[in-house]
Amino acid sequence: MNIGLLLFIPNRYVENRMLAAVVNAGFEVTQAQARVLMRVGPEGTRLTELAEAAQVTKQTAGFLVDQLEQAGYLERVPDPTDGRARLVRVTEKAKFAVPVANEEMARMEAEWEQHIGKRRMAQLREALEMLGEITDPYR
Amino acid sequence: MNIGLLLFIPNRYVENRMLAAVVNAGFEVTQAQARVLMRVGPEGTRLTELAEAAQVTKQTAGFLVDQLEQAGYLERVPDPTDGRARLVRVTEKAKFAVPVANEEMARMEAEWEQHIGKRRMAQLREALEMLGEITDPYR
DNA sequence: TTGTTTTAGTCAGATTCTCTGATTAAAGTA
DNA sequence: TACTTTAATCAGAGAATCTGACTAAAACAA
Repeated sequence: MNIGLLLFIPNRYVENRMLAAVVNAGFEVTQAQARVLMRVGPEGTRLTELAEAAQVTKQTAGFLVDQLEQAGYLERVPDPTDGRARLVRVTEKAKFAVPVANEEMARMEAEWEQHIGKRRMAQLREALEMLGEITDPYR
Repeated sequence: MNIGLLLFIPNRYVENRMLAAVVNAGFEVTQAQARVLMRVGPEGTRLTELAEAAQVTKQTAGFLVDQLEQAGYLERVPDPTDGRARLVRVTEKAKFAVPVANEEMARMEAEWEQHIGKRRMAQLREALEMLGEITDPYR
């Protein structure tokens, strides 16, 4: 089985479960919105950065941020260091979603560790982190 | 860094490079089409199976197969074992795309092995295969 | 300083992808 | 045979994404 597919399966699984957890906690977001939302940093992030991190065009990122802003999960504030830019920030309302997502992720990791063992889990993480060095276009 | 993101990054990288390789070889397919196309087995595959493997609804799979059929990359033939079903098969035209994709994947694997080492690569594969047991909804 | 180029973001419009719900026909089952 | 499930499609809608053109601020070069 090719490694692309091997990566795809658990990745899809994680996305599904994290989204389900967040939605279940009462946050009405879609998968695409969630992908943007989870990349907003604690101090706010520029739209362009969000677009790059989520691998979509600025227009798409803007479209999703618009929706999240309307839903009250994000807000745009001027970037004090650059008159052209604006910082996208998570609102109080959405802050509660972050721990929900993190807890679900932690739960999955625990389940995985249970299944494959602590050692393999550490190896997996190490290998993936190193792969990130050559496969992450934005670092 | 959470393991979801760690899985996401190389997965996206693989998808991008495989698609680029195939497109570069003259096959005009989109990412979504490619995801379906790569899951068609050598003896043909039912639409329902394709949908499950690619994690989309039957309608979506059908829509993409329609396009691939129109482009001459896939064909539908009756399933001799089930009057309701039809087998989706890769045409001669598209058969040439398969090795292109496989070679690119092999190239990536070699690059990765180069970067993280043979041992870690084997560990990565082992861990992912085991994770598939609990994260693949269709097995 | 002025003119040029780059960067951040938006607007407009179109295309692509994906879904829900309903339907048809064949297969399996009681 | 009658009922239920399964494979696939039709119809329609919604979500996500793109390309191209544009504005304004910043960075840079002469």
